[in-house]
Order: sequence, then structure tokens, then C-alpha cells
Amino acid sequence: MTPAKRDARGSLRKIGEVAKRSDIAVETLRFYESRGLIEPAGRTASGYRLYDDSVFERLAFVKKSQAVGFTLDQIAWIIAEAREGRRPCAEVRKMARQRLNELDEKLAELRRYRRDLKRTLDAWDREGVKEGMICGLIEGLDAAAVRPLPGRSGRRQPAERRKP
Amino acid sequence: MTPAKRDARGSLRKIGEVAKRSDIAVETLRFYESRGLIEPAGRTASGYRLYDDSVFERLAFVKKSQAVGFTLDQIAWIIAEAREGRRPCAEVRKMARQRLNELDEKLAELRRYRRDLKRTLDAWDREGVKEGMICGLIEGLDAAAVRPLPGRSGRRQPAERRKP
DNA sequence: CTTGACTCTATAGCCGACTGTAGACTTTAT
DNA sequence: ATAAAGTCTACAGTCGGCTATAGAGTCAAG
Repeated sequence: MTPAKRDARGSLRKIGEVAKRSDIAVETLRFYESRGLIEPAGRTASGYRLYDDSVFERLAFVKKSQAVGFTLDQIAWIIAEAREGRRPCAEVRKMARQRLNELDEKLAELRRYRRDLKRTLDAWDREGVKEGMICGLIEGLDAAAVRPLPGRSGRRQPAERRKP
Repeated sequence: MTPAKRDARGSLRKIGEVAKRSDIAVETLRFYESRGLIEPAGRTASGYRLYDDSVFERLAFVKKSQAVGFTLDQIAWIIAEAREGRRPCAEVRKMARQRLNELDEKLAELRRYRRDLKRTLDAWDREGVKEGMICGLIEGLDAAAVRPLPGRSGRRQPAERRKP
């Protein structure tokens, strides 16, 4: 009745191998567990996590959900629902639709920023440095451009897995 | 020789008034000072900050710079340069160009996310719920969509200035 | 003259998704 | 048998831009 190693063919893997195969850092896997996204099939006597291959499907689900922009909390919620036998399709659809709207808003916003910045740069190219506080570059901006800018912060590039 | 109140017509303002006029919270103004973005013209004997009207131009500069996507550190650097008599035009231009590129990349990325999500939602509409792990919604995503998504985190809506 | 609004400094917390550290233990390879 | 590599828990730190709190002092109106 050892909970771990219940099937020799099923090849249970330790966290390091899961990390390599999924290209997700070991610490991130443990972090995902703490957020309710994954769970090991069992543990060794000494406490090492053991995963069966379903973890890869689960991780793919997490990644794809992230790719469309769901937060880890949302993903954890969906998984929890599913584990309790519910299929939260209606809610997931609603979330997806809402996400689509957010994406559209963000796109519109970014396009505005781009347009303003381009305009400013072009003006500089045409007219050279103007009188102005610092270089006439930014001061020439449309006042309407004065809004907060999204998409700069937190989440930066996954930061190059170091291979020791 | 009182450093503060050096010109009666110039009307020095305390931080609360600057906050109201610029619609930037008092705490944020102090925070900006700590980041080298603004500085009071002087202080009262009791230590209250006093600003002259140039602070509004400065704040506009900060806001506009933020609007095109510069970080506070970059803005502080530009200001510091200018204060030392340099006009860092070349660098500012370079920063602006780079920011334009970043903006373009981010736009392309977001468009991909939008396209993938739309595709998934449309497929659902046409074909209904398919067999799949949770709802067939996310699982149906193109594997190519599996990339990190920007623009969700940290910076959320400026959070409705409370008016007491 | 009191009360309440304002200001001060210093410091901690928040959001999201990790990333890194310390210190102890286990497993694997030589 | 030993050393290197892997794993464990628990918790702090990162990024950017604020936002909030505590505790004390200051100022203006009634």
C-alpha cells in the first residue's frame, strides 16, 4: 500500500525531471503547487515529490490558460471546479470573453501610445530640436497622451533558464 | 534672505494644493521627490514643502514621459542631466526609438494573443463543447500560443482618487 | 483655545508571477 | 565511502509605481 510508485510502467518522476521536460523551473513547480495548480501523485518515504505523466497535461493547460491571459488564481479556480466534478464552461467562456475585451482595450491604448510617440519622433526629424524644457521631444506631446501606460512592469522575460 | 516665500506674486503652494491642481496624490508627490523627479522651491520654517508654479510644468513633463512609456528612473535621469546643464537629446531620442520598438513588439504580441483567443471562442461557438480536460475551450488552443502574456500585473487602473 | 485639517518622516504593503536563499536532508555516481 | 547533485521547507526579494500606516508636529477657522 505504498502510495508512491504504485505502477512501475507509469514511471513516476521527481521534480527535477518534470522541470526539464516541461522547461519550467523546479521552484516554479513548487510555487504552482502552492497556488493549487498542480499536485504530485505522491511522495517518497523521504518526502520527495513524485509526479505521474498527467502533470504534463496539467502544465500545458496552465501554460495555455496563461497564454490567453488568465491569472493563476483564475486557472486555479477552474482546476478546482473541475476536480469537484463540475465543468465550469459557462464561467470559463465568460472569462474568455472578458479577457478578449480587455485585450481589445489594451490594444487600442497601445496604439494610441505608439501613434503619439511616432508623431513626436517624426516632428523632431522634420523640425530638429525645438526650444523647450528638455529637448522639445517630450514637451511636444499631445496633452491627450497623458494617461498611464500599461505593459511595463512585473512580468518580464522568463529570464533564461540557467543550465549549470 | 528667507529661501521660501521669495516672491509674493509667484505664490508658493503647499503640497496639498499642488496635489489638487495636478490631480496627483500628496503621497505620490513625495514619492516623486524621493525618486528625483521634483523638488520643492523651499520649505517653511516648520518644514512644510513649498512649490512654485514650475512644478506643474515638471509634473506635466513627467506625465507625458510616462505616457510614452519611460520609467521613472529614465525620467529622473533625463531631469538630472538637464539640471546639470546638458541636453541629453541624443540619448532621449534613442530611448524614444527603443520605446517605439518595444511598443511594436508588444502590439504584435497582443495581436497574436487576441487572434488565438478569438479563434478558440469562435470554434466553441461553431462546434459546441468538445471532449477535453476541462471544457475543450482552452485545450483547443494552438500550441504556438503558449508564450507568456504581457500587460497584466502591477499597474492597474489609477484607482479613483478618493475625495473626502 | 480647541478642534480638525493639513503636513512631516519613516517604513511597510500591494499587485502578479515568479526567483532566490539558507540550512538540512537524500540520493546517485565514482 | 565520499562527494556532488538533487530535494526539502520556509520565507525574503524582485520588478514598477504607487498607496497606506503610524505617530508626531503645525496651522487656520470658529
